[in-house]
Amino acid sequence: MGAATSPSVRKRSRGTPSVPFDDDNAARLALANRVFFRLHQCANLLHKTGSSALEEEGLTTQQWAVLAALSRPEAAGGMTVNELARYLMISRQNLSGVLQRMERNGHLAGGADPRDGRARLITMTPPGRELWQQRALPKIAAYYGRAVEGMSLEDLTRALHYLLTLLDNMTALDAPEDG
Amino acid sequence: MGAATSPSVRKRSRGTPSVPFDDDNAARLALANRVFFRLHQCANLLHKTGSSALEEEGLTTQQWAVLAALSRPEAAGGMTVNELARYLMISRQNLSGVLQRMERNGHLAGGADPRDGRARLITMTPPGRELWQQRALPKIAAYYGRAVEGMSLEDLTRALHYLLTLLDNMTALDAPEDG
DNA sequence: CCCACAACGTCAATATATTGACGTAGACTA
DNA sequence: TAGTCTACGTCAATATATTGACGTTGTGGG
Repeated sequence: MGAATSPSVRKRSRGTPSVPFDDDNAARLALANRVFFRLHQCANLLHKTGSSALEEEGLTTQQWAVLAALSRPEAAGGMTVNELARYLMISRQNLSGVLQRMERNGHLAGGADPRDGRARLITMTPPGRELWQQRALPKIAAYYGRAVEGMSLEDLTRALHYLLTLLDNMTALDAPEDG
Repeated sequence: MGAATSPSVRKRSRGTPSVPFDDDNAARLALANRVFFRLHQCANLLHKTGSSALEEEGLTTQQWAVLAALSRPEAAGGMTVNELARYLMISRQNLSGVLQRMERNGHLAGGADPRDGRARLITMTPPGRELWQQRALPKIAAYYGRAVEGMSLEDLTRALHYLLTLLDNMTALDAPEDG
């Protein structure tokens, strides 16, 4: 990532006037390079400023994502580690550590799943729910408000669409051996 | 992050017909929530698939960002740790570890800066430059090509613009105590 | 009923990321 | 020249992130 200069990729689409394709391809690669460079910086800065915004609550952006997931009506009965990991698109192994820290802090509790002895049902504790609703959510709203300043609803919609496109493409890249 | 439901933010812009502002604000927050959720997933997947694409070379996306930075003509004489950290927008402490691993692998070398005894000048070793130009760059081009499939030049330009806007906003959030 | 097989969660190793602390080195004041 | 102040790089502690390995549990074919 970062400032990769485009390598000398020589491809010729048959019948095309020869020059436009290469120019277009080079421009696409240069732009892709800049997009991914900034994407990476954005994610780092999001984590940094987001965690800083909830510093008093001791919540990182990952932990707030977990609380957000568990606060949904669909998750009223709790979620298993695997369900949470799939929902958040992180590995079970990573989530396992995050959950341990949040249980240690008293925000979460994990009980046995009555329907599956292998699974653990993760739920918010009353203090965790209180923290989320009373203290975290207002700060998150303020944070989001400042973070998307200057962007219209249409801008946000388009940005979301682009991110979903990139996610789709990279998901395909992630599992090439079964296609 | 993730699926935060909008908290009951009640603000009234004076003189306005009362409803439009709240609706608009709620929609913005909901969209911002989804954008940041996907942004985070994108960054994770970028790191995962990018590092996987350069697995044979033993390069992670962060290491390829370092090589990309050092391969620029402007960095012909090498870069100090601090210059690299500012360019990549990561902390010196983090970069220090990355550079140690890359020196251990023989991709980089760090010498004393003749103009400043405190600084270390980081440069690519000949094997590092060889690896970057001959093996990494073609794979990166292929990776970028697949990652931005279905996006036009205009799409990419707009996506880049949105990321820069978010970066600006979050940079402002990062240093609120001196404004 | 038992045995292979897959799924669930965790442990271990490694690579990023952050902030805080600290020793070394240059710069500026007295 | 000495003293302060800042900048540079690294060490330490902690939180994410990944893959690989492994014990436990549920599910299937015999």
